Amino acid sequence: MGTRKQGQDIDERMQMVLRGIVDSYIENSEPVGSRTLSKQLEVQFSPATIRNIMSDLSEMGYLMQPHTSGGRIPTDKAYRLYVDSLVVANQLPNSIQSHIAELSKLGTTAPVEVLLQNTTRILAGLTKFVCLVTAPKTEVSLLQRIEFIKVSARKVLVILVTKSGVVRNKIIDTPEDFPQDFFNTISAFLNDQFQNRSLQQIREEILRSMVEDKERYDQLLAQAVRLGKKAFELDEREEMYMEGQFNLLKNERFQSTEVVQHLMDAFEHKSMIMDVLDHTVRAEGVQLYIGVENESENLRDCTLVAANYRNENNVLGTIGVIGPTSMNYQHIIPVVDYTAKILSQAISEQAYD
Amino acid sequence: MGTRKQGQDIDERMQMVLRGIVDSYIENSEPVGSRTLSKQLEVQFSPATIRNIMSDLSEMGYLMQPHTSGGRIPTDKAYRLYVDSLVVANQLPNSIQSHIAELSKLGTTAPVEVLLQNTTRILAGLTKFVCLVTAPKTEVSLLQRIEFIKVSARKVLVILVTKSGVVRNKIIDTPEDFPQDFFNTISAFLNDQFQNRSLQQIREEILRSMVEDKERYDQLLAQAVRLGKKAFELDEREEMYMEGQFNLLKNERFQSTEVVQHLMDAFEHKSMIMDVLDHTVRAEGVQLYIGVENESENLRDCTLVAANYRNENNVLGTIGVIGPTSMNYQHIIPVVDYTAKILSQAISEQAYD
DNA sequence: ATTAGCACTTTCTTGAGATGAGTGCTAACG
DNA sequence: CGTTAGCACTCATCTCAAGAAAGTGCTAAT
Repeated sequence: MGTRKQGQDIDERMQMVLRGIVDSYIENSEPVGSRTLSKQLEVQFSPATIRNIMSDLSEMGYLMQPHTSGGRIPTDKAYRLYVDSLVVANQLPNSIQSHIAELSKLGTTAPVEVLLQNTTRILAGLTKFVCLVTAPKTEVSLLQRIEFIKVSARKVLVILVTKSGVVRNKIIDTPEDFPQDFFNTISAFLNDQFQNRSLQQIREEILRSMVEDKERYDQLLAQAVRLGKKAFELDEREEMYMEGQFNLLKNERFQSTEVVQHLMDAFEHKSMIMDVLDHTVRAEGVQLYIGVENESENLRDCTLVAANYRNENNVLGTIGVIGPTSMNYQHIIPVVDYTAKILSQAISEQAYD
Repeated sequence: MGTRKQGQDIDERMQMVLRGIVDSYIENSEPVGSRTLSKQLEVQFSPATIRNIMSDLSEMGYLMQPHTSGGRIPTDKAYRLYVDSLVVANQLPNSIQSHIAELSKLGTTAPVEVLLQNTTRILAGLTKFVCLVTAPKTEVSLLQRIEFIKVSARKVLVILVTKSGVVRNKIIDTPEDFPQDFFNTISAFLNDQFQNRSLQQIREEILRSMVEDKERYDQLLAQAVRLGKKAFELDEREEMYMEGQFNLLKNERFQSTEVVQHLMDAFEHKSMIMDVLDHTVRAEGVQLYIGVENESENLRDCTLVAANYRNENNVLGTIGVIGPTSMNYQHIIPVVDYTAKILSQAISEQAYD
């Protein structure tokens, strides 16, 4: 035998073997050899036969051998095939479903921040991996309300509340020592003008109106626009919640200090992780980035399982789990999927309208 | 040699040796033996003499031997003596001073949250240990402003701004579907009534007024008080910033999985850590909790270096660093001390008044 | 009082088998 | 012709013994 018919297609037997290897490796995180596998598979092949198949699979890039003897382990390519066509996700046990559903109870009374924080915690607890949740992008959120609170002679605290329930605040300098009443007038004006517009839109409109109405005589309006510009200015500080970094250490698969080191480095730069998560915003449902599929070098040894959460109108943010490529996909995928759904639901229910 | 005069007092020679041992262990984290030490000490003793002294120190509980041979290491008691009377803190290098002083620049424009977050980051970066910062207790903070923003038929978002610059928000249910105007009246009333009172005080006053004025006829006032009660209700979610958990892993001293495990467990329960930090609120200056001096079991192998930060009137919160008992005290202590000072300064400057 | 010397511990390192699991190849089998 | 048994070979890991390093306690000499 030997020469495979061009290495393209994988017949049923190969699939069985590959699936067996992945299953076994996911369970034990130990390289699996022909003899062991021969015993585990339900349909019996002799170790020799399996060796041949394995040899073919290696050639096709689905398996690799850490040492020339000592069994083989799946490559990222194998995991990709595995999740795409070798297995279907498990039914989520009721106990877990109801655990996640706890979120709904919070939904109605807690601010979004708390909701997201709890999501992170629950997900980290269930998966025993690192869990990430990005806060709704303020960029695309609609303005619910803006409020100015004077804090000293020339400083005023701006509070932005978005429709998605996020409260942002920052301090801006004012050109003069305005009284609080003045700010009340301004905020009334801005609220009236811009409610239900997205922050991005608002910024654009403000810029436009500044250009158009350069010669505006209404002092108050001019002042309002100027303050508004500062208030709505992009602030980089997008938020993210992270939990369970330490699960990784407890995880046997991550004892190799090297990989952990990489991840640690990654976690120190939240922004980097945010970028990765943002990439998933495009698609529906659960997304997988297996090993090398990750754009970030530091995640090359991990799989990122991500899904978006949303309200009726928009994608708001992303939830994600980072674990070893040899994670239990059949379990993790439905967990992430369901959590995203519940979170979407909870956040929609409390939507400010 | 041999029988020490009652084991109470430590003569100068013993101090030298003990200091040498602690210094050496801090630097190399390896048990130090008589021969090595004999070479390192500036005043020369023979290894044998040092052995005798060491033997006495062991008997007095300042040293212990991990193995019957292989050198000795300091006990927590030794570190305590060391920091109390064997060394004085280093002068803080200018480069580090100015690094910390970066905080002041932020101080005037950033909200407190950002300020604290940066403090945590800087301190973690400088010490390479875990760094903790508690947010000002809302309990004792004075009210700057309260604001209600209606978010749905029977829900209203409460925003509390304290004098110390912390913005808190939560959602409360309203008994009826009040219009926003109504809330504006209420918040005007509450602001007028309670500005510059501490949240704790306010709570008490509200309770009192509810008891006294049970038969109050003014509907509006009654409503205001009722909403006020909900708005000012204690919410447990005290905040804390933590950074540098991963520094510990990189740290050679913490390779022993056991200790790390303990710490990880500790870090998972932020509330526990908060409690520990709160204990330091009593005292001025830098506080040390060395090994067993820590109340929490999980910190038994670590030292907590903590200091308060404050504005002119009150202690606001605590900053802390957790590292191995064999940390470089001469360096860490002034770093924490200086950081607390700078933070106090920065937070006072931006104080809302 | 201090120090040199010595016998004794204990850890760490090193290298030599032995073991075990796995592989590739060849030849036999149905 | 696909499948399997057999065999020689390869590594990783374990164990064990020997030896080096570093340290200790004790005794005797200075």
